[in-house]
Order: sequence, then C-alpha cells, then structure tokens
Amino acid sequence: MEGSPPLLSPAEADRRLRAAGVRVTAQRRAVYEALAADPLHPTVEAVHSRLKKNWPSLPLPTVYRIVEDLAVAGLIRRVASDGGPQRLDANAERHQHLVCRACGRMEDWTSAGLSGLSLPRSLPDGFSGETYDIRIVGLCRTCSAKAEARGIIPKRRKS
Amino acid sequence: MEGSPPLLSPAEADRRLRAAGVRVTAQRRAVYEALAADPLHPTVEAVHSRLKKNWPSLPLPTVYRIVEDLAVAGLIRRVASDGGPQRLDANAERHQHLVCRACGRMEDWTSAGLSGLSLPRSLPDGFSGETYDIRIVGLCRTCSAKAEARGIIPKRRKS
DNA sequence: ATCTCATATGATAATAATTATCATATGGAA
DNA sequence: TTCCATATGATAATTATTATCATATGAGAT
Ligand SMILES: [Zn+2]
Ligand SMILES: [Zn+2]
Ligand SMILES: [Zn+2]
Ligand SMILES: [Zn+2]
Repeated sequence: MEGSPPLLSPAEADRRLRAAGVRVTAQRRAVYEALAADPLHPTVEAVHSRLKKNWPSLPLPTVYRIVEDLAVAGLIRRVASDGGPQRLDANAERHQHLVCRACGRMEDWTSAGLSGLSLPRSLPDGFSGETYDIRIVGLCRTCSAKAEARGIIPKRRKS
Repeated sequence: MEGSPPLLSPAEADRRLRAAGVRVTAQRRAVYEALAADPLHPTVEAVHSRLKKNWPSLPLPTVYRIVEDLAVAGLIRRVASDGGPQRLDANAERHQHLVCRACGRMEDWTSAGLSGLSLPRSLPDGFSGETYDIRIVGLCRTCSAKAEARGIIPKRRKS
C-alpha cells in the first residue's frame, strides 16, 4: 500500500558515512532505517517517535544531530516546506513532491515529463543553478474527498 | 538595483483585507509595506527589525499575528524553504524562486518557459493538483564568486 | 459625530523546535 | 588491545512561534 522509497543498501549507506568522515554507529543506522521506512517525509519528532519502540533511550537531541550528520553525508535531505518543523526525505532517486495544502501530507512523485526538465542556461544575476525541485500543491485524496462533501477547504496555517 | 516586487495598491490591499473580514489597521498596513519593500523573502524577525525605526513599539508577536492575517487575506504567502524560520513573500505576480544553497538567499525569478508549464492532468492517488512551485537551487552571484576563488562550497545547515 | 461592540494591539507567558554543553562511552586506526 | 577523536546521553539554553488577557480601536448603527 505504502511503498517504501528506494533506500541505500546498508553497505552503501555505511560507505557514504565513512566517506564523509561520519562514523558508523548503531544509532545512525537506526535513524536512517526509520527514515527510509517512512515515505511521508517525517519530521525529526516523527522519526524519534518511530524509534521509541526499539530505541527507547535515544534522546531527541541525538536524533537531531544524527539527521544533520546523515544530511551532510548525503544519505537524506531536508525537503522544502512552508514553515513548521523541517521535513526529511530518504528517497535517493530523483523525484518531485505532491503537497496537500489542507493536511500537509507530502508524497513522492516521479514524472518523466517534469523530471526531464532541464535548467534554463541563463539565470539572472550570475546565479549558478545546479538543480531544481518542484512542488505540486493541491489536495490529497482524503482531503479532496472531504472538500467534495463539504465545499471548499481553506488553506491550513502550517504545512 | 534591488527592484521591489509588484505590490498591491493601498486601496486594493485594504479591499482584500476587508473582503477577508480582516480589519484595516495602521499596523497591518505597515507590516504589509515592510514586506512589499523587501524582495528577499524575509523572516518574520526580519520584518520586525525593518519596522523598528518607524514602529519601535510594535511587538514581535503582533507581527506574527499580522503575518498570519495577511496570509489569510491573500496579500502575502509563506514560501517553501528547507527548515529554519518561515520566509515570506509579498510578490503578487506568478513567479518562481532562485535559492542559494550556501547563504540561503532567495530571489524571485519569472520565466516564460517555466511559468507556462501546465500541470499533468493525471496525478497519482486521487491527488488533485491546483498549482505548483519551482525552486531552482544553486549558488547566488556572491557565493558563486567565493566558490570560484576557494573551490567547492559545502551545503549550509539551514536555509 | 457619538455609541457600541467585536476585534486588534501590547504586554507577557507559554509552548514548540532546535542547538549547545559536557561527562562518559565507543568506533576504528595502530 | 590500546588509544583517542568523536558519538552518545543527559541536560540546559536558545530560537521560533503561539496563547492569554487587559486595554484600545475600526467600523457599522444610531
Ligand atoms: Zn490532505
Ligand atoms: Zn520525497
Ligand atoms: Zn549565496
Ligand atoms: Zn517570491
């Protein structure tokens, strides 16, 4: 139902950590696995909750630090959102995002059309573009159904 | 040098506020004008600072409330960023963003090619797309120059 | 123009999100 | 194994944002 995003193999993950000068620890592996298992771009808090069962003692500040380490090593990245706590992404393949303006749900989306889009060669002001990301904003299936039932749904305060 | 983004006329701004059931006050006008004068997608804190001169008594929590009101009324919006404090945008015209991964600078960019992009008609999962936004990520002129001088610039912690 | 009252502001406190500090533990090189 | 630079766990501090509440004010009705 909820397909996990393509994650790195444990060996490859370890290799990237070491390549970035980040030591491989059980906690880092656990945080990475928790992230890789969640396709909905969880917050740090959500990752911490998910880890409660197997790592009841892992403190939230440590999860924050590890998230930063994993990002530095390129195993995960922070994904753009309209305020609120940072949202994380362990999906290693190039993809775009569908963002629900009502509930904040964010799911991955891979489109040949959009993903093949190339950067304009000339950008203003000497800006040197390296990549781009696209957010498609609208209503997810659930909120879309609600909207149909009750009329328009207003924009939520925070995503 | 730093062109202010297209802002609403005072009359139009007032009209939209009243239409949304938001009273027109001197403070709300001041916050809107401060935002409209800043093309770099300031944080709430930055707007507050900018207002210090003419509104030394306006407290930060009030600026937060007013920003929320202006967003509800559609005078401004929150713009997507990779964590950190929310960034605001008073530019009323359809546009995209150039984001510097080194310093977090975010500038507007209007491209006929990208802005004319139309949403794919079929999105997965019953998601109903309404709009999209594109972030072009790279290095701004300043950081680009630094990179040329010293070699690669690493990704900054927060944008 | 004055009255009225629902709503905004200003002052302040509280909460949420994130980062810092530091003593102890441990990965991994020698 | 020994060693040491770095990670964790515990905790405090800081930053970002929201809540509360007494007073002030916008704007509709007299
Ligand atoms: Zn939704
Ligand atoms: Zn994603
Ligand atoms: Zn820059
Ligand atoms: Zn903008």
